[in-house]
Amino acid sequence: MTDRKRYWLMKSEPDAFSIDDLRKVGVEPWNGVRNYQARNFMRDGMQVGDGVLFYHSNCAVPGISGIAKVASKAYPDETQFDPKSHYHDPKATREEPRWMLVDVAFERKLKRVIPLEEIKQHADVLGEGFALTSKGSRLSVMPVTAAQWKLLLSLE
DNA sequence: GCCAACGTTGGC
DNA sequence: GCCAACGTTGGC
Repeated sequence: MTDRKRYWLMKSEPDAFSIDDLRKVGVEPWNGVRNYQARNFMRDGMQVGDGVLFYHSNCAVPGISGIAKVASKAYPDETQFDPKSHYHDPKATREEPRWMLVDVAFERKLKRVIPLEEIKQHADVLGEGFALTSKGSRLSVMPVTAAQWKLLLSLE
């Protein structure tokens, strides 16, 4: 039995990898996640076909810029094995990889970026547990409920 | 560029 | 197992 489609939000710095970059390449391995909670969501929670809100962080107007979908099951992040990579992890081995990722496929750009500033105005509806609007949270991969997904996209 | 909040590391 | 030190995230 397969579960229902789930929803996620994934942050990326547009200087490094933006929604336009994803549109160009089509599918991208979501490498470089080095946070256990975020990894666990990718490894244990994601299924092919799940919806992804593509979020631009650390930029002039942080916010949701597009929609993507999960395009693979979780598999080891190659960059952890590469000594030359910024994401190299000397404690990771091929026998026991530490970091997992999924492929993410472009779906569409939003008509406009939905700014974090605007999203915050709905923080009460989104709920206290929502990492994007909870103070101090830096989680870069987080689950989104169907209701949150609907609300966020209604702002487009 | 600043800095608050957070996660991880490592000495003890 | 505690916790200080450190590095990183990411909004502003």
